[in-house]
Amino acid sequence: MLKRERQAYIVHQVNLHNKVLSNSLSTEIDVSEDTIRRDLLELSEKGKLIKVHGGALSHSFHDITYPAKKVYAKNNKRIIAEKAVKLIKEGMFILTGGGTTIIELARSLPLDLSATFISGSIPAIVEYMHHPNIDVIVIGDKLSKNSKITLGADALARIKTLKPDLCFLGINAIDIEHGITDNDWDVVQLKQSMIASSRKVVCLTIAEKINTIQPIHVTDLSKIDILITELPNDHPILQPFVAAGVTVL
Amino acid sequence: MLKRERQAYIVHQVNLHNKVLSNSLSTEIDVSEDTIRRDLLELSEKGKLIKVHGGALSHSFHDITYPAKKVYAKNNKRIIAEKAVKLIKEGMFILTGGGTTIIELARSLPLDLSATFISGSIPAIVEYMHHPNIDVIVIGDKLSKNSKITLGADALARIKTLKPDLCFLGINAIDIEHGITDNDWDVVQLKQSMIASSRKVVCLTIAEKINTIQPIHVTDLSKIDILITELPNDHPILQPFVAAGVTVL
DNA sequence: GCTGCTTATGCACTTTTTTGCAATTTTTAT
DNA sequence: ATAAAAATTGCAAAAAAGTGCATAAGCAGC
Repeated sequence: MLKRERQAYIVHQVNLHNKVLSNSLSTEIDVSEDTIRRDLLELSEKGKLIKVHGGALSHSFHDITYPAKKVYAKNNKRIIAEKAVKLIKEGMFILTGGGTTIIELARSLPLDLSATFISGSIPAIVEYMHHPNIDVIVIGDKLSKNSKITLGADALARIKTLKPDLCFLGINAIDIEHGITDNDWDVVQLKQSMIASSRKVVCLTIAEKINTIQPIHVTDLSKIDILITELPNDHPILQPFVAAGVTVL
Repeated sequence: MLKRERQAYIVHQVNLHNKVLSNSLSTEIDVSEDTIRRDLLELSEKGKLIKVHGGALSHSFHDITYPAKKVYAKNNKRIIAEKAVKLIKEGMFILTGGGTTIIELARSLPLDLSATFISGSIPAIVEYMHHPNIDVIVIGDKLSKNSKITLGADALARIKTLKPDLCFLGINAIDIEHGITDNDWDVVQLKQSMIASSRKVVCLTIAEKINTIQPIHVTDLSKIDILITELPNDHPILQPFVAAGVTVL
């Protein structure tokens, strides 16, 4: 059995049963436990599973165990959120994606803001729900366990029927040459659809992700109206984006 | 059972019952009490629970900032939930509404159950999301602040396209003469649509609501397959429903 | 074919983790 | 106060992980 084949089998087993044991995999595939361990190490580095003593667990299992995960770069995300909040005016229709930056934005909204928020992100919806004057429109479809947003043809179709004033997008990689890129096919579809529908597109990202590239192209910079990072807008790293016509806050 | 898996189970149990006993966990998982104690120690260091003499308590129990809001007749609802869980078989498509009884049902689902749950209730979706093997389909539409479920034409249209095996409905009033009645026009639309689409309709209610009436008619008893209350099924108050052809659990 | 290179795998060995047990101390309840 | 239950501590055995190395397999270029 080839290495790739073996690793694919392991990932399949993890997704199926949510756990695998090193020693049973070893007898099952008939390789040494060392090899299995090395496979598990590689796969966990790629984020396909969570390696634990004696085997591995699926990612979704890990989420259950530790739902109160600490948010990376939380302070920076709060700075970003506060800049983003200023763009929101009473009565606007606002489309948002998911991700920790968007959640931080949702938490930073003034309690008495009255506006309409549209999203397929369950954590974001839960936050919007707590605001008495915010109307929430839920985008329905199959819920993705990883990203906790609804993904699929239904969601795409619904977004196409909307024309929100503003779209807030948390992004994973942005680059002056390639624009916005990402690593999940379905999420990319959704983001493209959101960008196409919205009057104004606002991208939120921590500076760390600037000038990084992911494998799938989402959109080039021309479709982006505003870019928000935690840095001051005269920071050198941001100047190429200003030159490309993006408003940087 | 892997260590992490065991700890995940303990956290799940704590969140579910608000307390766990070291010795019952020990016999349940079949490891020594020492091991359980060590797990509880680790979990409490991570802030997942509060370790006390003889076991552990859930954090929400002691956390002053987030007092566990008391659900009316919670114990009865748990009894109902546990009867309802028995109806669920692997791989089923299950449509559920909202309400505290349904949430209790969601919390009582076996951790490893694999099935597909369809709902527009945000609190229910959040619960389903925590189960690694449950696929969640979100019904989108405008979110009602009161009931925390999506309501509207879109939701109705989507439900009409489904044919779930089972439908769990928390109900507000049931009466031998008028059947099921309710007090919110939009919710009634939704419930009617859910009933019409499903192969089997299961109604959940605390006994207190039996023989009460609300202003809007949802459906008569003939459409109801199963009625679940916290009472034993030979209780006198339930007999008229048995006579009317409803299976009472 | 062969050679040199990288990659993959298994083995022997050491280290770490996990777990259960016994002895002792602390806490709880009667 | 005294007995029972639970916690702590130290320790040892077993399982798993990590490490270094030798062998084997695959592959480009000659």
